[in-house]
Amino acid sequence: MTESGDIALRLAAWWEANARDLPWRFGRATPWGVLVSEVMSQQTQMSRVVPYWTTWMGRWPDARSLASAPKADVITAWGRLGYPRRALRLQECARVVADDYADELPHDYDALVALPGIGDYTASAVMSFAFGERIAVIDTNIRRVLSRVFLGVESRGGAASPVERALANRLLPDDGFTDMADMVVRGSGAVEDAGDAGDAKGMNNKARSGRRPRARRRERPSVVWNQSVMELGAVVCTAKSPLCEACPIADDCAFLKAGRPGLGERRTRPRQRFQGTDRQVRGMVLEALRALPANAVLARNEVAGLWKDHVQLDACIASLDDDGLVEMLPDGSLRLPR
DNA sequence: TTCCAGGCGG
DNA sequence: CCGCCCGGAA
Repeated sequence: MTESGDIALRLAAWWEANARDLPWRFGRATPWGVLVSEVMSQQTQMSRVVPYWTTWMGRWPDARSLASAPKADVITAWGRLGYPRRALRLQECARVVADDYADELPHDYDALVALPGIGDYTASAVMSFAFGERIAVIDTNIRRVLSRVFLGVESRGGAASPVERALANRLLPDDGFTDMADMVVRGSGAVEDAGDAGDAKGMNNKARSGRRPRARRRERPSVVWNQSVMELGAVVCTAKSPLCEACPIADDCAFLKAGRPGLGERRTRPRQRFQGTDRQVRGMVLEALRALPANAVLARNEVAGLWKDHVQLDACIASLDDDGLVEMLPDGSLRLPR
């Protein structure tokens, strides 16, 4: 047992009772579905992702189907999730998986992190959450929680420091000998029954009609650790106003013991402004294109009416074209790419 | 305003 | 390492 053993047990119990009932959790999604959920969740709240993910997976359940979809459909289906380049990268990722890996997501960190749109976090998350492998997952939530609980300070902005990575790796629980996670048969009814764990209810799932299924995959300790620390950071140990009264490990938290020094300081990576930026203009252009009927084009004069500053507007259209998100026709009209 | 299950190009 | 990429919600 590692130094985090006692904390891990309490977090696991908290996780069982409080985990949000997201549709890609608890063995209900394929590895590809888990990857899609992670890409959609990059810099986007999970609550907003859920309806998009459900529709998306119903339409393109595997990499091969997404790979063969028209780009315009992919961009439109991405809707208002934001950062639409993620949609194109996800489709490129799907092409590689379909073509180079026979439509089966590689069970290998190095192969995953080499895929388009997949960085260290997403590759680690897929290895842990989809494949059940023991690997440290490092995202903004886990960095904040581990830094607070074990170091007593706020996590810094920017990339994860070597100290934070070492901490995450050191704390990651051992998995022991169990092979229970391999007993799951995804997509069928032949799943290991986790018994008493099956009736835990989600916190914010009032809107969801489906209950968590009784049949559950029994996760390895490292996977539960990753999931529970991340969930704690998302729901309890939040950046601005952590709910320490509701925290299952408040008694062990160095940050709380120290009087929560620097809480509310801008420790995370400073965010860009939005009003008036190219991101806003690009968003408006794409929104106008998504609203068109299929295969329709946006006439030049309608494009010009989208934004006063035509210098900025033209630059944004050019950058959207560079990104492959729009196509410019010779007459100056715009459309989504095929 | 700030934050959010980041990734990528310069 | 730094700046950019979207949009909604607290």
